[in-house]
Amino acid sequence: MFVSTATNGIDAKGRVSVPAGFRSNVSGGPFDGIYVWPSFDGPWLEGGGQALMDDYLEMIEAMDPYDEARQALEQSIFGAARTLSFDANGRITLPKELAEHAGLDGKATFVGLGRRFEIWNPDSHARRATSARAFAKENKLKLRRPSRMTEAGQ
Amino acid sequence: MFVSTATNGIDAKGRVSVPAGFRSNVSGGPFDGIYVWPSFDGPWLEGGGQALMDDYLEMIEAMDPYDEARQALEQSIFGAARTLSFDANGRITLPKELAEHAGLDGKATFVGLGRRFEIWNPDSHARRATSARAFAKENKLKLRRPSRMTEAGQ
DNA sequence: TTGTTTCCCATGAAATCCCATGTTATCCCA
DNA sequence: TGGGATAACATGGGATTTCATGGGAAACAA
Repeated sequence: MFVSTATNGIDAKGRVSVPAGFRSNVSGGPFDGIYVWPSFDGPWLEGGGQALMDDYLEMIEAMDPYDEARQALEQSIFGAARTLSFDANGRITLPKELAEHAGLDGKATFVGLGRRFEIWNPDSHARRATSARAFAKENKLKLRRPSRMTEAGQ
Repeated sequence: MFVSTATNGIDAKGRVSVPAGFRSNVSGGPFDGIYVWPSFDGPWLEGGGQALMDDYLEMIEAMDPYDEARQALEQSIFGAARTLSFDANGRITLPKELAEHAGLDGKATFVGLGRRFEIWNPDSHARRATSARAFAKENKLKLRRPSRMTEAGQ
């Protein structure tokens, strides 16, 4: 599970260390690295390991082949994703197009979100985290236990 | 189940013993330790084991992916949580940011709350415990067994 | 060549591991 | 039921490893 937030430096070669806790989360996949793509929701990056991509594939394949939404998701996730391998020290090299999408310059903030993670410009992330806390406090009651095992059960 | 309350010292390295009863409660997870994050409700910490995080993940994933409340909760729980592993003696090292959020200085009070627990500044906890007792007295009638599998079952 | 990418090694800081110790709780046997 | 033996727990400090980061050399592409 991806948890916690860490900010690491991006060096002149575009390299950035992936937090150790994230790396241990994706070990065992077909390659030693992560998948990263631009969020289609805003100026940050989305990422995950093989398990996340398998999940998305399963969800997408459950949709009708010519569903417009399916094609849009295929294009925006699989089409836009890059496989970024770790070097011997656990760093990835961020392609320019990804760094530009997220407005990354010198530093990158990794945010664990359970099954996936995001990569942010540190300043943008600080603003977002502040408003998220206030919003979480107001909306905490929306966290509800799934209704279980009744005849109405999902 | 996390029960009872204990206060332990925080040493110069930021280490604090997790009460033994709490430790035995989280054994068997993918790592030997606990998850801890700042409460977004006030100056204390929330914590639990893998089972609690799995529950939260399930609840959050039941929400609409683009619900703002979902994103705020993801950010404020998973983004803010840290995995704190036990050392050979059952201690964790509290990161500065967490100690600061809870106003911890020298001592920490662990409060078992069933599925999860909280970590408090001992003085703050004493004050809250007093008002919590009064509140519980007023609301004791709300404590009842869940109605199971009836048509009213929520 | 020139620029780019990948691999390898060095380094400082921080986190973790390991061992020692006092104190408290528990066990066991008379 | 007493009381000593034993184990569990909380705590302290030094040694070791991990982690993030920087730079150079080698492979590759244009």
